[in-house]
Amino acid sequence: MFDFAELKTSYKSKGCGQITADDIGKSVKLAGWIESIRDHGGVKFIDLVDITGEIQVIFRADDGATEEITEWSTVQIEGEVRRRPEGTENPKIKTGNVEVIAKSLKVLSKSELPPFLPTERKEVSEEIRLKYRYIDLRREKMRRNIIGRHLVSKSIREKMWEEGFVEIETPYLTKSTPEGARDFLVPSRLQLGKFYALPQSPQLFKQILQISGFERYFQIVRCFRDEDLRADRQPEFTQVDIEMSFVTEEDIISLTERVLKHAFKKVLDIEVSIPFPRIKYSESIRRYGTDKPDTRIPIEVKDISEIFSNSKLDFIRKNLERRGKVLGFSIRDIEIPKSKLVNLESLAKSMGAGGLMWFVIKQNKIISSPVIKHIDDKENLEISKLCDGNGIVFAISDREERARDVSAKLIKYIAKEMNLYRSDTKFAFVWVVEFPLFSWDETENRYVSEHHPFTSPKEEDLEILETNPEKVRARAYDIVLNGEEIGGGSIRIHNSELQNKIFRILKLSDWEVQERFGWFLEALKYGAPPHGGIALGLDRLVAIMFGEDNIREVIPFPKTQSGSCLLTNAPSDVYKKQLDELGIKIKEE
RNA sequence: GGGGCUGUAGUUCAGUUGGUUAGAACGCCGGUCUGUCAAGCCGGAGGUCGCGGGUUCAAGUCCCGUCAGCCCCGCCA
Repeated sequence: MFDFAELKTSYKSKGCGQITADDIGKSVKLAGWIESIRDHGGVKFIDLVDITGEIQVIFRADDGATEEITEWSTVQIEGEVRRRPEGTENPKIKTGNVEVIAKSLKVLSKSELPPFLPTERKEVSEEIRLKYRYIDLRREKMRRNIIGRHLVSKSIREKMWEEGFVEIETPYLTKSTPEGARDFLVPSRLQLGKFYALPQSPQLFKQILQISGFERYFQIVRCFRDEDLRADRQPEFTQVDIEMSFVTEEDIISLTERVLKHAFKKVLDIEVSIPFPRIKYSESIRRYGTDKPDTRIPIEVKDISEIFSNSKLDFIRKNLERRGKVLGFSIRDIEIPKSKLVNLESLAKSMGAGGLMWFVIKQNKIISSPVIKHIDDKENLEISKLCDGNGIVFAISDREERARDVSAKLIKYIAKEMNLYRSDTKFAFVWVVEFPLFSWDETENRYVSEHHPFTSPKEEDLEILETNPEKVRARAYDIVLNGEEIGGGSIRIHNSELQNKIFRILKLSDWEVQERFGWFLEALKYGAPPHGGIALGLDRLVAIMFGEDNIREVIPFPKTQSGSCLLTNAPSDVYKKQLDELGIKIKEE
């Protein structure tokens, strides 16, 4: 996968995995880790590994290499390369046709017995892997993921450079922006009581760089959000951050497609076809129940309220009276054991739905369902039609939004569990476009930005901006891969009047706007080019490319769900002196 | 903040209805062995059953609390 340059140093003449038949008869100096020792009394076989691979080293009893060796010690070995005797080749390894006859061995650092072995055949618990991450990172899969990640970054950089983008760094110690996620705060020692914030993204800096005239900016950059963790969310994560001037959506979208195509070709040697399909936000919600559809799954959500319009089921009738919906989805020609269906029902409940109805259908008839007694012949027929008379239909009666949300999650879960993916695409990209600009926030009783407050509304919706804000569509786009959002961006507002108008709709006071964004609004007054950009989530992208469903697997030193680093034990207490210097006192509970 | 799952040897796990001295595999240690590569063969050591409390004649097992890890909701693009 990765061709290392010849790893020659003062300690070694080349890497262990770099020895080939060309070296037969030559003396080599090697240094690495002892992965395994097979002691046959008169002869010892040692697998010596370094980052380039492994090589078998032979020690004979009379060789005088008497120093005691243990597995995973680092050693330096000098010896001669020879072809393996016939019949003893090992086709499983790259260097399996050759071996090194050791002339000398020097232990560089003796290893104690590691808590687990990098060659362990069974998966070790993640807790232990994270505590001894240096051992874990010696495992082949982790090496592949980390080097794979390097290759993704490298291929993206190459393409961005080629496309005329300038790589520019932006500050990590910056200003808190309470809109959106919670900030990580950094206390200022020089100005007691004041705080920097770590950036949630370099959003305003990259826009400022457009006003500065750089026209094409990118950066592979760490971002920070102090929110709860998930399998696909870490408090610090990496974005491929891109911004361009004098562009429309089309420019950003096609650039992103070219970059992703290049990365998949270079790293996985996979041709992804561009342009990617696009779906409007409203259509995605309607058909898939989510704004990040997994188009590998051939299952769609349907509004089947009509079928139940005269239902004998009380909870459905009441729900429909409250203008709720019955949404369903069907899977044709499938059998799921009843116990599994019951599990799915409790899963649906844990996702917030009141319940889940399922109908097992054979030969155009429902043969099993928890509500079968309350289904009349007409309903039976209509429901059976949904899966062409054979399969399973699921239905949720609830508030429309919740029914969609839970349906979408169940579809995703079932598809994964039962491997219901289309076979023609391993990587299914889709653009989701025409997001709403605002959504109504019940708890704050005001509109909030769906993307962020610098997103430009669609020009044709400007006239309803103040009269009908929830109908306004944004010039925003998300890129979704296999049902995961791997990036999103927008065309930005490039004039201060419109920007101010948006802030007013968001019910930010003039004072607040001035205090937080005054500097930015000022910048917009001095010749801002039309501009826009995108940010790609590198961790998620790499995870999907390498088939990992957890981004911790592609991050060398990730945090646990409670935000701890099990390797270093961060976060931790600090000395009182440090707090005093910052003017901070910890509240006693 | 909430729901679910998990925690037993270095590691991965088993442990019956609460009942004798808590088991297995791999790893480790000692021995043996000149062609192995998941080496083989013989022998051996290794346990705060996450932690605290309770119920009981008796707790790995039941109850309460707590800590840690994972998945999810809320939160978060």
